[in-house]
Amino acid sequence: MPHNHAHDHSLSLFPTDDHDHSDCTSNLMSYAEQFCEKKGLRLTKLRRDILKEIAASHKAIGAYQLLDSLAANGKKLAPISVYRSLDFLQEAGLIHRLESTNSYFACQRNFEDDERACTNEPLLFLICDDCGTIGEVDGTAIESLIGDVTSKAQFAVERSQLEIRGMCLSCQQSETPGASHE
Amino acid sequence: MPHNHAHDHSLSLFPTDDHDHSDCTSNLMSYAEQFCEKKGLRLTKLRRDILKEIAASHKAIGAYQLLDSLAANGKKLAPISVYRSLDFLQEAGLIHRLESTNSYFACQRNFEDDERACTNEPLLFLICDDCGTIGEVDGTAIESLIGDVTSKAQFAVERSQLEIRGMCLSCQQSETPGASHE
DNA sequence: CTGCTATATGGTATATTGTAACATTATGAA
DNA sequence: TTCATAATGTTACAATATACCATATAGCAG
Repeated sequence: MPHNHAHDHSLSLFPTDDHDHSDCTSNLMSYAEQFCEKKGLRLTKLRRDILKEIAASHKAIGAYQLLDSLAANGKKLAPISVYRSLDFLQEAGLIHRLESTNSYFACQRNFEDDERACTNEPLLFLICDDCGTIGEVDGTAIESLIGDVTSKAQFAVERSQLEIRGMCLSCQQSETPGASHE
Repeated sequence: MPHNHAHDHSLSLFPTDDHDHSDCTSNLMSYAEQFCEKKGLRLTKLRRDILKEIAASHKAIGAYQLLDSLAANGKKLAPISVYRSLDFLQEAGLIHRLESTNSYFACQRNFEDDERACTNEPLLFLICDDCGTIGEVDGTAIESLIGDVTSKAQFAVERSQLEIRGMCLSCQQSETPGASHE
């Protein structure tokens, strides 16, 4: 097997600097095609273009940044068009919205098993304040704890999203050592 | 002891419809005075007025709503003045900002023990989509689980806020019964 | 294919949320 | 008092998001 295993499951915790991102993009795009086909949703050219733009990194991008990127590619759009596609993609579970920064990023769940995507499990994001990279983590462990709390309060949960801000490993390593005790 | 115990700790899970809210307001206001005094922070008239307005309920209020309320009370302000006070109050831990709705509400921690307030524990909010009431819950149980996840990812947490949306007990009860199987 | 209907997109204007930059006023310490 | 710092005022504007109505496109019934 000449194929390099080093990157397998590299996204299960946090996207590493050296992962093969073209895999992420193509996985998501092909999953999006299948998923929309299966669900009778229309992955139109506009929606596909916007999804591809978002999937180009593991950072979150704002709606107006997207507008600019697409304009650079020759697509002159009104904000509302972008927002409508963002709504569609978000409802399909293909992207997420970071509420702390009003920006959008590609879903990172493992799409090899179709059924694992787009469920209502609680969302759990690790957001690096330094480089902007986002890691999407399995939230099922948190789910039961949330259930404890909410059932005591007799609160009927609809949706939960946990945005954890901090610094990723690679940004921690590139901080000037010794700067801490200046 | 002629005092009515029924409301004691009534906010430990979720604010009930019948709790004595004047207690909440006065507790928070007097705590704010003490806390700012102790920390050398200036709880100015503007900041106090804004805090009181926010503390008037357990719902979140937007910055421009606040502007209107204060204008109705004769205070004509620029948005920036409100935002500056909101920043101050938030840094002091006296209010929180709901990131999912860009709005602000009063901190509900138990202020009888000064030291418990304004720590860096993870924030955990239950937000009723129906009536807008918010419950602030102890997040320390979640904290350790978050620690498990983030340490595996070698991610250095700075801040986390969990916004759980759904329906509170009292709104569940006032839903039309039988509507579920229509 | 034609025409119908529902969905998607375009175009224009505007609402909502939040900040920049600089002037003025209030507070607290020397 | 005088100075330095913090707080607020004033004006303008940036960034994010939606309302509203017109047009275009896809899928379907006939």
